[in-house]
Amino acid sequence: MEDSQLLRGILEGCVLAVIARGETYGYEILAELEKSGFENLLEGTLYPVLTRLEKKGLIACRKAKSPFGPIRKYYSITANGQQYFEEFKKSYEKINLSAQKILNGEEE
Amino acid sequence: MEDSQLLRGILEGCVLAVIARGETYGYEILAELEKSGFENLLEGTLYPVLTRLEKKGLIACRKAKSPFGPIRKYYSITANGQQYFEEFKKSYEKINLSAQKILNGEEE
DNA sequence: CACAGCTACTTGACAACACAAAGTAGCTGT
DNA sequence: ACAGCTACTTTGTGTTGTCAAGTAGCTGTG
Repeated sequence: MEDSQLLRGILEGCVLAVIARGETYGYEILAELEKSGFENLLEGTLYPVLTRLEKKGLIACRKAKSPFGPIRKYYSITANGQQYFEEFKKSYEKINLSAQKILNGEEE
Repeated sequence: MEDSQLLRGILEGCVLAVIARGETYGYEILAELEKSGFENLLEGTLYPVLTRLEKKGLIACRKAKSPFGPIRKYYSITANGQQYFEEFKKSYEKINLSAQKILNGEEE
């Protein structure tokens, strides 16, 4: 990405959001994110995020064959993940509000 | 901050935004940011940002005495800084749009 | 059957940057 | 002189995105 630093912290929540919509796997998540505007997202960026989310118990993994290539790892969100996701959204909205306020130069 | 990673990349732009409103110094920027909702922001976080911005030529520095304590370093935005700030706002808006879209589960 | 091209996940070195904690130093008031 | 405020500095640490390269299964073409 061009704005690698802006992505920080947002990415994890966004990946969780995609998985929350239904069981999916890495390559598909990548395509989903790109479709939503996250351009030039690399595989080397996404996969570690998935590993991290799984380690934290926010998503669960299941392996299954692909009709087109090697084995896929399907991820689904856990109850903990769902809860974490809701909290993440709140945090993001809050910080976004602050940022918006400052960037648009609102004085009180 | 509780959401240190979310702050990444945003902080630099926000600091620049505060300085863009008029010449100011570190301690005051800190207070300004807290007033806008960036809670628990530490000095050890802000000052390196200022050094970085100065090194990039986005802000200029001038030292002046304080009536209350040690010397202050007053910062003002440069032409380059102004331009960078406008670009930053665009980047932020773009990524924010993508994030918002995904977090709120909009399908196409 | 060799080989290109796609799908799909992995790994390791690297750099940016927020945090925590502690330090230095000037000024005011008791 | 000493506490408490203002104001900037420094150093070590951990998280996380980037880049680059690698492994491997499947399909279609010659």
